[in-house]
Amino acid sequence: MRKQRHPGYTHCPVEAALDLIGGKWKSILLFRVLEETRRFNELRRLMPGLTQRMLTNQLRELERDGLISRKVYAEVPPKVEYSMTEFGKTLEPVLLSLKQWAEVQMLPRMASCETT
Amino acid sequence: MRKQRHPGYTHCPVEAALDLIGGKWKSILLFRVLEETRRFNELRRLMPGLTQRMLTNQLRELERDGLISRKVYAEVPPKVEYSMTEFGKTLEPVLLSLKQWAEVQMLPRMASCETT
DNA sequence: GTATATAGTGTCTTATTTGATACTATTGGA
DNA sequence: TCCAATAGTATCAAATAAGACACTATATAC
Repeated sequence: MRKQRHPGYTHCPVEAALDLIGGKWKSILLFRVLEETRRFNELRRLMPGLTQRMLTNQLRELERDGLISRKVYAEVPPKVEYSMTEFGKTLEPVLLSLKQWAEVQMLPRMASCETT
Repeated sequence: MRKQRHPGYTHCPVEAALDLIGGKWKSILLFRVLEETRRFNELRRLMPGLTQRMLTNQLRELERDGLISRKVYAEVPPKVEYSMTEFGKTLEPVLLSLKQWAEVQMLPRMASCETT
């Protein structure tokens, strides 16, 4: 989530967790990267409504927090791949649990949407 | 979470879920209410750092979204109890999964904190 | 008479997040 | 020669979230 609540101060682990994976886009990004290694523009296409700048920001924060890793290929045109770190992968059960709840409880209340 | 992304527009169920339980305090509030029925000032004491006004706001939103219910007792001094609705209770596995991850992964990175 | 507890509300200000838009470098292809 | 694709930056503006602080009513307790 946004800025840390009490910088340098001890707080509840759940709050700490939300500092990492909260925010409007992070968990959705994490889903996409968890599914498979993704490239920058691939993520952009998967998430219209997310601007380039926000995508960059969020990826940087996830990287900074050790959840995903960024691999740059020295090619032209540029190629950058994002994948889950070992630490990031530990989030899988949490993300799946959220996804499952969303599909059971929210989907029926909505129209249609490709989650895959 | 904050404002809905695409009002009146269909989006991913996970995004829809985050519209309900995202935000800086909501999931933590939900934990507390899930544990047991809580009174307003009880929640305030459990969450220093959360102002009275924010607490009111968040509770109102959770109530509006059908996750918790609010019961007012006609007493003086006032007494208001917050509890999970049936719908809210379906979130339990998600919340527990998050909590467990937080305790395993985040706690060791922090000092100490009573989560109970 | 005064203080205390409860569950708020109102107003104002600040911080943070989000978004729009334009711009960069480089190489391959038509 | 000009366009396209990639993975970004930079700058500015707007929307949202969060927080500070003061203030309310009422009954009971001291």
